[in-house]
Amino acid sequence: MPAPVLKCCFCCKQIVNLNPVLKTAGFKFGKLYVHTYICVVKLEEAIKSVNFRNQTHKAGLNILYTAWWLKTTMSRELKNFGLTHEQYNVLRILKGKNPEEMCVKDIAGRMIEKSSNVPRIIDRLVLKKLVKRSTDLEDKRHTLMSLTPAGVNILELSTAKINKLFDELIPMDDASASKLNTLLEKVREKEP
Amino acid sequence: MPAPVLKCCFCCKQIVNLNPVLKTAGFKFGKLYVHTYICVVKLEEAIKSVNFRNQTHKAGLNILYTAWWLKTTMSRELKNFGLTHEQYNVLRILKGKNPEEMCVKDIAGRMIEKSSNVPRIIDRLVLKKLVKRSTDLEDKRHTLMSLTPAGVNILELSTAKINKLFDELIPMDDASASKLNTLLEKVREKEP
DNA sequence: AACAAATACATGTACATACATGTAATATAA
DNA sequence: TTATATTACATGTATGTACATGTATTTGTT
Repeated sequence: MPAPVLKCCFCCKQIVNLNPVLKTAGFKFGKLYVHTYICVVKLEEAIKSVNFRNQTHKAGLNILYTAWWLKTTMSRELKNFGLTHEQYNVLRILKGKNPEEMCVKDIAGRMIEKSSNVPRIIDRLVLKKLVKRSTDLEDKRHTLMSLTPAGVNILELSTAKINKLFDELIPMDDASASKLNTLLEKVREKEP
Repeated sequence: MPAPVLKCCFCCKQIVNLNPVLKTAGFKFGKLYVHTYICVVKLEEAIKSVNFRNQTHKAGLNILYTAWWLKTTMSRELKNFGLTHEQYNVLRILKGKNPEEMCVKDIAGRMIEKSSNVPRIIDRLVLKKLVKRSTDLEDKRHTLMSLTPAGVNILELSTAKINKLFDELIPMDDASASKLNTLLEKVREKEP
């Protein structure tokens, strides 16, 4: 019998056994030993810390942790489509104008992470034939991108999955979500 | 006169002029032309999108964007100390047990981003002589880390700055921050 | 028209993430 | 005790972030 695979089936793969970060319980799945995990909901358990200076300080860490959690959850789903989170974002942005073409700057301005290196993300999408790239003849500095039919197709399939995931995963009514949005915008109220 | 540096002084460096993502206004600073920026507070402006399926969907994107904004803001401050965000995190975690030593797994379990590659972050801190590394003689699989005096010093200085930044930046009372924490934990309530 | 300035983006580097795999050390079981 | 399982971590690869710089193209000025 091969050595059992002792790996957390989703996150925290480096922390495999009996680590208090996780409430773990293993089970066998065919020839695999799969780690079930329950990622912890309370921030204090998640990062093993209770020493926050105040609730605002805790909120900062909570935002960072929740973003990581969300990104990881989505990435796991996107992996089934051979897409990374950022590649999916670019496809989604292109879809917004489809079948119109968009230049790098337009795409960059719509990215969530503003320091993304859009040309290189496009490189990978072009390799997978999900995006096609051409030069603008009106202004040759512009590189114009648009979705291929394969790109449209994979985006539709993956978006359906992601939306389903979101709806099932986050048990939140519109009023609470609205409140959350207001509070997050309050965090960003003062600009540095 | 040299070509003016047309660069956003903080974020969105790729989007320099008249981009609606930013409400820009330039000014001269010595020989530099510096871009002042006002990063947009409303998510709709920040990512130029209004088509959210519902408030929960918007909240997901809002969390991701706010986390990016927060990380970028902190990183800018940490750059003055020659530290990255992740290197700072590791120092902070080591400080929690100082002068006790910690192994890789202990540190990893306390990281906000659970998939961080702790040994390599440590590599860089050791190079800067902020952390020292040794092998546990009781269990030679363990690598033990602790802060050097220089590490303690730089952590104190940078933490003072980061705390000050936090307090001045985020205009939020304890009650609102508490509400925010509750809502973020509600987002993570169901585990995938 | 000719030159300078500005723009758009490609590309290079250091660091980080996400994940797979290799290796030495320890724990457990036959 | 010896073989096997398990752990801890180092290391390799692909991708992404953050930022600096190079280059072709366009715009603005004289």
